[in-house]
Amino acid sequence: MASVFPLADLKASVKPDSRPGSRSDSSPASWVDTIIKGDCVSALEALPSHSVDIIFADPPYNLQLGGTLHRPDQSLVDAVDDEWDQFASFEAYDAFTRAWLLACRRVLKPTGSIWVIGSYHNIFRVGATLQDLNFWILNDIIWRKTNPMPNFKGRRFQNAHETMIWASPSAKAKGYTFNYDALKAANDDVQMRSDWLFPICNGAERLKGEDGKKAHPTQKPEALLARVIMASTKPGDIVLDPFFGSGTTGAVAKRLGRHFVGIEREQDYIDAASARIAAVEPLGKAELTVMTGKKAEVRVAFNVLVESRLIKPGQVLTDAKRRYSAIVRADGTVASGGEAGSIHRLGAKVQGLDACNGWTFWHFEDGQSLRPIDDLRSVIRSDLAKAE
Amino acid sequence: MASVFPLADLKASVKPDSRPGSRSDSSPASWVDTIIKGDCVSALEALPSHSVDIIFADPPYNLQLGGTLHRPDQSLVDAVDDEWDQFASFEAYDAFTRAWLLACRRVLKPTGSIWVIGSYHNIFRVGATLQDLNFWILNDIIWRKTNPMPNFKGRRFQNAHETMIWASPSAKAKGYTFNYDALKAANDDVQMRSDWLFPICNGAERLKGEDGKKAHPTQKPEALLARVIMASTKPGDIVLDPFFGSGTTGAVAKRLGRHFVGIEREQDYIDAASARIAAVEPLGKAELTVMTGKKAEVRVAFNVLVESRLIKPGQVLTDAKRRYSAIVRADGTVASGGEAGSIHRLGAKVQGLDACNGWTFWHFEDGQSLRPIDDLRSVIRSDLAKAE
DNA sequence: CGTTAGCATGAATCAGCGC
DNA sequence: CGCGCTGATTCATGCTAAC
Repeated sequence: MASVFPLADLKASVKPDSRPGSRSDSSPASWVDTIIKGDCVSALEALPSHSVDIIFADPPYNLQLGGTLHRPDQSLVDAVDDEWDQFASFEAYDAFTRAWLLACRRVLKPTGSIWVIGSYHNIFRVGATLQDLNFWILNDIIWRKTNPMPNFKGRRFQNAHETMIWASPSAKAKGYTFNYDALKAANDDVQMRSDWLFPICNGAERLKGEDGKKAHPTQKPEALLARVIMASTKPGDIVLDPFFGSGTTGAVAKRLGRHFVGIEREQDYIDAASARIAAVEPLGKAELTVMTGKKAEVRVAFNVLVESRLIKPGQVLTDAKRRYSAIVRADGTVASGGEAGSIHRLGAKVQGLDACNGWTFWHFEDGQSLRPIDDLRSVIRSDLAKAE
Repeated sequence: MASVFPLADLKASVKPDSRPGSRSDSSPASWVDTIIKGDCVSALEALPSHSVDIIFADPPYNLQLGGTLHRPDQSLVDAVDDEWDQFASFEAYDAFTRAWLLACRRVLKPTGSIWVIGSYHNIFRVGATLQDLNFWILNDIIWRKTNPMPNFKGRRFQNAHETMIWASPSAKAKGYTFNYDALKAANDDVQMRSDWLFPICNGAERLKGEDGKKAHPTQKPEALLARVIMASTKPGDIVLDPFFGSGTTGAVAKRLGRHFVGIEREQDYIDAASARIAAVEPLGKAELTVMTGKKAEVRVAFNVLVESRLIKPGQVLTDAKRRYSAIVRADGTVASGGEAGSIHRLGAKVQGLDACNGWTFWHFEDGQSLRPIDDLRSVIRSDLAKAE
């Protein structure tokens, strides 16, 4: 795990027609669970198309900080106070952003999604570029820091958050993973909001060099990555991080039973990340089972209830308040007045609505009480479960 | 107060060499404390250069809404489908943004600053354009909504915030007002953070038409404007709002002893704003010193414990008498037998009850003893206390 | 008059599949 | 790609009507 994969070897090893490791693939490609050493864009271009499930990117923010300014290639911009050069530097940053995002798009599956984190120095340029490239923004997520650095000069508000953008590769790409039900259940049964509260990475979690100094300047907290990965991937998915740094993405992905691919230029970071990831113990299957809702359940159609005699032809169904009633027919349709149709269509029609979920609208008599016909599907489902 | 100032009159009345009403000017110019009817850019161009102290702008968000959206109860969501929010493309939106920002820059004093509010639909384009025009971003501020609209389809995170950008006219313009000490004193003696918590505008504060419908689709809460104005202006300053709408900026500015200038195209909005502002009673000098901020309620969900590794996936929870047990999963749900769900749902299910407080029901091993998982929230809350 | 149940609503880029 | 069908999906708050 976490072996280092030199870019040259990768180029030699990847077969153009090879399908990469996916959810159902038991033998993942050789570049999976490795750190690729090299430039972000070149490394991305060496990976197969549509091969990763999500991308988490923490690109450089180094924009107009202090008196010096670095270009994406790390060369120094000398005259920051020159108006033209400032404009040029934004252009350079935009070109860099465009290049790596384009390379990411090719590597990302159509059913995938991308996360990018940044601060006000760069996130507006990243967001605009994402839109220009026809990525489709799903949410912007605010990481609220419990313990941000104070503003020392007292000339601004304390900069207490960072922004993440979550996007799918296009407006029409709706196949992205979002574990809504698990997130809601984990959040005390209310849906997860777009503002998240986490401490910054400090203490034992923070990687230190031999000199005791922090190994990486912007190491992200594992809790943040854990929520990102739990929200938008399934176990076995491949998570790509094109700015791998200290390897938080890889460490959390491994712990959570996902595959990772990291891209990183600097050998020191690669060494630190490799050792870190090697020490991670993955969780077992039981712990990684993701809670799903009704959408993921086996489909049981209404006629199955009729055929199995849980509902009998001629039986009367009503709504919860007994304002409307309908008669069940042997073919699995229901009729009321002169109208007939599916439980959904008829439910909509009697209420004068465009749509209706017949499963929760229609009820049947059960002794003294009324129960939704949806309750009967669980009977069928438990029989199906025993049959397996 | 709040008289309507037709654009034609304004053009005639403004003397090019006149110095506008400023902090020390006892006879403000005629366009101060008026609503100018007309197009945003044209009206701005008719105002004198360097004449206003701050600008608060709530431009169209360029929402790109597809069809209709229904709530789970089949009622229709009243979306923002107004003509003024429609743009043909990102390019068109960018050109519009550039035009009004350039016009704003000329009108803004070198010692002034500008606020722009938006959502992920437009804020990245606004931020990038601000930077392109050499505005200097001071902070991005997150308005966290206490009561945002839910996500009805369960396909994204609940969109629970909007973003404001606060910028000075150039990197060298350091003369902007920032009432650091007042903000800190109002915030229990810790510096004001970049994430603010406020309810959306509803109830009595929300302007209604004669038909009882909302007068403006996107009226902002006065509390939000109050913090903006208290943070970045002095009494007597002139606050310009180029997208005046229902006039929240003017109402709050008047109440807080500041002057306002509004620009608005639609007569209905001008009428509503004029009446609103006329009814505002300005505060006395004594009240204009300290404002208190609303604090966040401390809610800690179960997944926060899992993400922060206080509770680990795979760990066994039991009730106080060890009659029931459950296993923690990485997604923040718990499982027991074939059942799984939130700590509350599963607690109820194993006991055969309708409801259960999972926080006090489930316990974890702590050395020799069992402790309720609720105890672990205090660890998180001590971090939280620092954050708010 | 007080309490409660029910309903309305807010800047929303909000479904998935089979034919 | 479009159409049609199945059937899944909401949090906080304030106002009104009912009790």
